[in-house]
Amino acid sequence: MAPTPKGRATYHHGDLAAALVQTTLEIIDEVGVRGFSVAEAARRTCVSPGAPYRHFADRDALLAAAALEVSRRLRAIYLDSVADVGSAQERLATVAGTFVRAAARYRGGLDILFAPGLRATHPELRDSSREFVDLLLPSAFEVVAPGEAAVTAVALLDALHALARGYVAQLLEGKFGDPDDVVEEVAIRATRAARALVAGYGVPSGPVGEEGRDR
Amino acid sequence: MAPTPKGRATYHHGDLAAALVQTTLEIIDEVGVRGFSVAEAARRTCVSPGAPYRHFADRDALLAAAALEVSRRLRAIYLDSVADVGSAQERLATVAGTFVRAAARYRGGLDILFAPGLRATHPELRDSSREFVDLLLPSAFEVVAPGEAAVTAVALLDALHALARGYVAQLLEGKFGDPDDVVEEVAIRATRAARALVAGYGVPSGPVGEEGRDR
DNA sequence: ATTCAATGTATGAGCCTCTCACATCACTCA
DNA sequence: TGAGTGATGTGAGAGGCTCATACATTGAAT
Repeated sequence: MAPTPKGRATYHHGDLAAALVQTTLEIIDEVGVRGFSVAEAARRTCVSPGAPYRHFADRDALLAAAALEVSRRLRAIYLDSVADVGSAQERLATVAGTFVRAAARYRGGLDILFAPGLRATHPELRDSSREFVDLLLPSAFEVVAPGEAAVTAVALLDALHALARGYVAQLLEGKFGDPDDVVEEVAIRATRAARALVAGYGVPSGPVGEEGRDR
Repeated sequence: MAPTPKGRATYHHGDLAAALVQTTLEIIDEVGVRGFSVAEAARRTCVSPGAPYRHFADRDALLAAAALEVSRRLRAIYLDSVADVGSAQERLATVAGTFVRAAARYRGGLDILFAPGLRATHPELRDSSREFVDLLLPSAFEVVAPGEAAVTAVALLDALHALARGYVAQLLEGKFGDPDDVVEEVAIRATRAARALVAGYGVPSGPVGEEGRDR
C-alpha cells in the first residue's frame, strides 16, 4: 500500500482535469471517439484508472469537456478568418469555408463536438454553438431583407450552420476522398454554396450588389 | 451440456440475422447508439451472446447492417414524397423537408446511418447514399444553368445533402426544442433553405419561373 | 443412413466503466 | 507553528461487454 506515483514527481498531479482533456483530444485524433477510453487517458497521464472520476462524472463528461475545448479553439480560428472580410455577405460565406478547413485540422475534435449523443445530453455544448450565432447575427441582419423579421436572420444562420456541418460530415467520412487531399476543394464548394444560400435569403431588390453565385 | 434453446421452439432460429437487425433498430430507438450492445440484442432475440457473431463480424458490422436497413426505408419514403411534385426545383427542395420529417420518425436510425465512425469504415453505407444521388441527378441537371458542367449538378446535390443532414443533426440534438414538437417547422425551414440553394445554383436568366425564396 | 456445413451454446480471456475504502497532501486558521 | 480538513490520487473489485474457441445440434445433400 505505498501509492508511490510513478512517472510523476508529486503525488498530486497539479492540474489533472486539464491534462486529461488534452490527452483525450490526442487520443481521439489517433483512434477516434470509438477507440477512446477513460482508462487509456488515465494511463497516458500516469494516473490510476479511477483518478479521472474525481474530475468528471463519467466518460461522457470528459468527452464533453474536450469538445468544449475544441469549440473554444474553433472560435479563435473563426475570429481570425473573418477579421478582414468587408461585406456581410462574404463574411457569412467565408465562415462556411473556414469551418470546413478547421474540420480538417481538428478531425476527431469535431467528431466529439458533433457527436449526437453528447450534444443531446450536454447542453453546454449547444450553448457554445450559440455563441457563434451571436457573433454572426449582425452580419445576418445586414444581409436579410429590411422588411423581414428577426427570425429570418436567425433562420439564415441555422441554414448556414446546417450547411457547414453537413459538408464537414461528408468530408470527414471520406465521401470526397482522403480528407487531407480534398479539404481546400470542399472548403471552396462550401463557401460557394453558402453564398448561394445567403443570396437566396436576401431580397433581390435590395442594394446587395454581389451576384451571389459562381466564384 | 444441454443447449436447450429457451424462449424458442427450435434450436435454430430461422432468420437470426434479420431478427437481430430488427432488434437492433428497436434498441437504438429506445436507448440510442451509445446504449446499444450486441449482448442486449442477443438477449432480446433469445439467443446466446455469441450467436450474433456467426452472422456479423463485429458490433459495427451489425450496426452497419441496421443502418443499411434504415437507408432502404428512407428511400421508400423519398420516392413516395416526390411522386407528385412537378418542377425539378420543387422536387429538390421537397427532398430536404422529407428528409427532416423522416428523421423525426426514425431518430436513432439516422444516428447510425450518419455515425461518423461507421460511415468511414463501411463503404456500403456511403454507396447507399450514392443511390439517392442517382435518383436526384436528373432533377439537378434540369435546374443547373445549361452552360454549366455536370460537376455543378453534382455539387448542388452535395450542397443539398449537406444542408439536410445539418438540419437533421440540429433537430435530433434538440437545438430547436423537443424534436416531435418542432419537426414540421424545421422541415419547412429546411425546404425553404433548399429552395434558396437551388435558386442560387440555377441561372437567373433561365426559364425558371419560380421566385425561389419565401414560401 | 451418413456426412457436412451452417448455426447455436458454453465458457472464458481481456478490457472497460465506475464505486468504495483508504492514503496523501495543500491550505486554513487558531 | 502545527493540527485539522477537504480535495485529489491509489488499489481493489464488481459487473458488463466484445469477441475467440471448442463443442452441440440440425437440415440437406449424397
